[in-house]
Amino acid sequence: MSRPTMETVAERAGVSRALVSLVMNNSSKVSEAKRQAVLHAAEQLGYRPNLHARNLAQARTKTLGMIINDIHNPFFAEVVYGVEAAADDYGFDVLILNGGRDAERERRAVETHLQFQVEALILVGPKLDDDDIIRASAVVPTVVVASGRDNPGADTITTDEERGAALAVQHLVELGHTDIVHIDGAANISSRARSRGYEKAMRSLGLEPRILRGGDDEADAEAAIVNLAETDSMPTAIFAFNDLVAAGALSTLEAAGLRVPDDVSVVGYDNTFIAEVNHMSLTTVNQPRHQMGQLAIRTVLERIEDDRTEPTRIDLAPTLSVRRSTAPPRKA
Amino acid sequence: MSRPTMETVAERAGVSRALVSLVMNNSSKVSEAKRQAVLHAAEQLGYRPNLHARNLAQARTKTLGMIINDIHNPFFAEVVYGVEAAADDYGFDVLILNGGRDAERERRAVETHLQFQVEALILVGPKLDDDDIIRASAVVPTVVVASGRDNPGADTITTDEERGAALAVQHLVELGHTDIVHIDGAANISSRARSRGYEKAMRSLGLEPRILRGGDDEADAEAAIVNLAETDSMPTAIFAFNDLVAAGALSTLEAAGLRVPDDVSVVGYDNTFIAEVNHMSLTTVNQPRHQMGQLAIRTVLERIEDDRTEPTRIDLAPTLSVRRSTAPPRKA
DNA sequence: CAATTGCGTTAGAGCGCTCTAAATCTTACG
DNA sequence: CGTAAGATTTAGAGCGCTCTAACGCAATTG
Repeated sequence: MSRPTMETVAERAGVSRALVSLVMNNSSKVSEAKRQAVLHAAEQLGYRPNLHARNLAQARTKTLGMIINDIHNPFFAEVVYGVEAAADDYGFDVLILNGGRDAERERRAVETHLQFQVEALILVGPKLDDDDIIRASAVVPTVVVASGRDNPGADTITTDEERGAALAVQHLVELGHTDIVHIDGAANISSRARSRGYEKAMRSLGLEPRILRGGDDEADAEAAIVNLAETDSMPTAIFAFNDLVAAGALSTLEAAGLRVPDDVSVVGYDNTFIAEVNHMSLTTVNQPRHQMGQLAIRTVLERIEDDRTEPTRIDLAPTLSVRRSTAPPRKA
Repeated sequence: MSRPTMETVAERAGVSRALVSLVMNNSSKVSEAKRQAVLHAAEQLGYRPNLHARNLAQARTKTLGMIINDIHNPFFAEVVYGVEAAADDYGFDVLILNGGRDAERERRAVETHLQFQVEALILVGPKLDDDDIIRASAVVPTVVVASGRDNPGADTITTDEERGAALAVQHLVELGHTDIVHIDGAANISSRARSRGYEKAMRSLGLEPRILRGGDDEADAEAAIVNLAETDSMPTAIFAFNDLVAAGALSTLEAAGLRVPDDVSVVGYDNTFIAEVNHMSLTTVNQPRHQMGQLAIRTVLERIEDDRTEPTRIDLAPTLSVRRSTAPPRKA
């Protein structure tokens, strides 16, 4: 009743177990006759190699472990596709574990991956702190994708978020805006870089930055905007920490009787799914997610091959996706 | 340089390998002194059990394989959380593989999972055809989540989609609508059931059904609605195949100068992320995704324990999430 | 024709762990 | 004090596979 093993196949095909192994790894030094016999026997028995046995016998597993901050977030999904495409090219399997927006869960996921003897760890937008990452990368090559900070010991693939924020400001200024408010991401890990980018860009254009404390969801945006409305100093444009905050801005502005983009322009960040939806049509800063995923794999695998030791950091250039939430300011 | 094994730990702690094994599986029949000694040695060495070796030595792997149709789709993410929560309770690990909206990739994913000796397969919204599913479930208990059809050989967890459609119609009728158009899902697997539900509900309320060919994205909705606008027979309410089609309806209606919900009410299906966004605020049919995930695990694990053989089918009741895209029709 | 070469094949050890059965050590009791 | 019962600990086989070294055999060579 239990599954057939190599032994079973060997017997059936009238050859030795070692020969079956050679066939399964399609070695070139097997006669065509025996190869067919083995393949046929395997087929008949419904034989399937046992990966655990193989991984135990071999030094390597040809398996990569990926942990995604939150499987809900479509931003990460695109990275996953990039990772998978590249891993495929190199003949690696990718095991995915969901971090669930929780450092403790991520820590357990790292542990599980390590127990599975993955050859490298890909952390997408991790919640883990530096120590965790250092500890992990001491065991296995680790690459961190889409996390603003520097990750000691690990390779890092990010985009230049200061630059992304600058792109947003630049776009608004080119449209003619001068009164541009930024709703920041509060404690979010990327908040600092984006705010800084906004602030620098504004200053360098001779404009006065105005930063409001926001957060990373719609409710946070609402609070900030209600505040603006009440103090009667509504700007002509808002640059939000991310798309969700921008979405919150959209509905709150509308509720306040203001039209987007006629009265106020809104720019988001991340180019997530919601920005694309026609009814939202958010102008937003785009990160080359697919490419980030690909680069993550290349970087970390190259690290395995060449056993390089010093971590690399790759900063990609963000771009701006212009949609219908931005327009020139209304002539006063 | 290679990782420490049980042997290493045993040596360090001055005990036998078997004892270390007992400690690792926290067996009760180990003296406290030795347990501490082993734990301490393991800690010092940074020992981590090798799951492949364990899985090979044991009959079982305590691992489940899940394949997600498309990791982009937040609809599935919620199912994943349900699955993980339940699997956790039973002490199973869940390995996730991305189907990537492609039957061939899914087939490879099934193969990978089987080679990893997973104890059960959870297919979330699979693209696979009946034969694939039959083949898989012949090897390992399989449960299919969120796929309308019947899956021979496998357990099935779905919602009653006819009922879901009926809920939408009922809601609109209660608001006072009588002219309700349905934009269907064309070839999508769930399209039939939803259309049928719509049609039956309309008929049973003495209303004339009107079904337009749609699809599963925004562009499909646009085509359908442009058509309605041109033939000058705009209904007072639209029930769309899914949220994305509803989103397309929203923007197309708006572009045509119609307001939602004042001129036209819109209902979606699936209660995805976009329906929730304030600026969309779609009334939509909700499927208890988290619960579906949980039930999937329970069902399939129970199947392992009791080695039940006949497949089960569980049909959960959908609910309606009422938001701001529906309202009573304008008084004519 | 014996010796050499090379291809195809195989025996057998070993990967790190679990598990059964047996060995050893304690403890308790007559 | 001897011994049976119970509590701990350990030896050793085995999980399914890969890999090295060696083997058998036919073809080649001097």
